[in-house]
Amino acid sequence: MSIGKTVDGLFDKFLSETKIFTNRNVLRHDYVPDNLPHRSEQIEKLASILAPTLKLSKVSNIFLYGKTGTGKTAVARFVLNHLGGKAKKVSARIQTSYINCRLAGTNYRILADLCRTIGVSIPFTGLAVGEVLNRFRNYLNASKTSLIVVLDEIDALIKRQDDDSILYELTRINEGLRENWTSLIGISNDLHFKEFLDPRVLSTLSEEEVVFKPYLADELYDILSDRAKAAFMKDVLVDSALRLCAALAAGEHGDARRALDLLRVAGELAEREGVNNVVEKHVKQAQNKIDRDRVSEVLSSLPLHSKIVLISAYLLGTRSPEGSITGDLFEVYKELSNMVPVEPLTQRRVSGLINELDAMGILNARVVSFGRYGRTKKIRLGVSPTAVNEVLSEDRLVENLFKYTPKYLARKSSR
DNA sequence: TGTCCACTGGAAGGGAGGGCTT
DNA sequence: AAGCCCTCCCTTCCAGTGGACA
Repeated sequence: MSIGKTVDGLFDKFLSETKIFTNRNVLRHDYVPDNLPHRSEQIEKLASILAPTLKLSKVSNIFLYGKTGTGKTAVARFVLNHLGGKAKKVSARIQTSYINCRLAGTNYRILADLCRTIGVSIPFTGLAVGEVLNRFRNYLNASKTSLIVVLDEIDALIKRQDDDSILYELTRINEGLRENWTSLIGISNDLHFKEFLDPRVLSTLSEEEVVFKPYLADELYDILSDRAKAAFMKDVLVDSALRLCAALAAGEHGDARRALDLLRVAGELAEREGVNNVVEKHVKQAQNKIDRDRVSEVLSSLPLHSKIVLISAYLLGTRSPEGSITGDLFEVYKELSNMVPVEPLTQRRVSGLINELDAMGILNARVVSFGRYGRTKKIRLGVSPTAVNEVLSEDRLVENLFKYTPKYLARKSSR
């Protein structure tokens, strides 16, 4: 009985303590508010480009670019939501799809996701890309629906080693359609990505361009106060805390996403502390917490072999803070793999994993030449060793590796 | 100036896991 | 069920490389 009572009361504390938020979802970055301050120019431009769709005319492909957290995705979703509503009223056959290319991963998955958003079911593997493309085209032809596709983080498509043929195919898909059409909205935060595009794709994709400049501190303040009104109880949020959020995010290239995260986490910290106000102290704590959480999320979701590579770099780093080289790291990695135990990958593959971890910022790898002593990569941890230890020690498969002293290291130091 | 080291990184191919067609 | 084709992840192979050293 008493257990039942305890369990029953488990969440009461939480429920009784929501003195801070009225609706914390408003502070999530996938939330599209009714009003997007300081983006009316971009909204109007995008809307004016897309407006002819309501009269079933094909519209230009559009390219939106600007740094992270400058409102590209929010503006695109905002305009498409309104367009969708209007299309229903005037009975225009228009569908919209939103795909995040980086999250989707491969060309195949992007196409498969695209098909799923319009209601065509595609297995997660087994089909040729060409076959998926055919089904996509057939559906569009049969349904006579026109489609506006948002390809967010489109640069992820180009940076991978595989080619950009999927973009080429999408830009040409209208050639196979009879009564309807498809328009693309590409979104990128990498201004240089266009240099890597196939010129044929580039000319079709960027028929229209909308640029998103970083928000200034004052603009961030306006955005935050708008959202804060909807998210927090009255008089909970101290104005100086709000200003600090805006100032910190403005320091990081005017990133509204960062500002919203700071505000939300600051609120949550205040809530857990059981106080009735969100003050500057909470914002500063939130800043540290967000950085820590980001690192631990990335580390804990790494594949097993990447974790072992990382622990190898960690162990080598405790001996020589100036960094290790590929050959040493690979020797340690092989020993650790046998401890786990898993079959070690080849040096070529490990070298690739090192590059991947470098791209994620978890390792710092730099190609160096030691003259007649060869050419290799100098590798250091890109995150704090404490974080690596803390996060990966929670993984049962690899936790013991931290206590292990690789024989290779002992041999090396005795030399 | 040529040699040589310890790799790097591109290319090709293998095989596991899967779907489609017959 | 068999044969074929696909993606994804990996291995194998190997030409290429920067720069210290003889």
